[in-house]
Amino acid sequence: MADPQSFTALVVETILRIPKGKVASYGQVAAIAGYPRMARHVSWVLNRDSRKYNLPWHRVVNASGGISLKGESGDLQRALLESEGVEFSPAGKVSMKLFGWLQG
DNA sequence: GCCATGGCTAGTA
DNA sequence: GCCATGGCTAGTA
Repeated sequence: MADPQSFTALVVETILRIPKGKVASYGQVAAIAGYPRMARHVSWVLNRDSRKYNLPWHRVVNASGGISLKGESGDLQRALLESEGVEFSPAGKVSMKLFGWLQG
């Protein structure tokens, strides 16, 4: 990564643009920010800067539409998404087709 | 299920 | 080595 500051700023900006009731994957956020293949690093920006920038951190899920967080944080993420109208399949996944920011 | 990614950060939103 | 991921490739004729 050439510029960590720029990476963080662009990822933060991208996450802030995810509309309420929609989700995006880590990889999509990274790609939109201009850093393809940096999906894993999006998660770090998320947990480090969510409070600072009041990020809608719960709107970022994995590429399969599943919640990657384990335990109570994962339960909270699902609850926050459901409160915005996002629906989960019996397998616990969000349809990226229906709720994905970029498809839809 | 397995392996490539990419930077080095470790909290619980 | 680790990881809140991603893609199904992994070869260099």
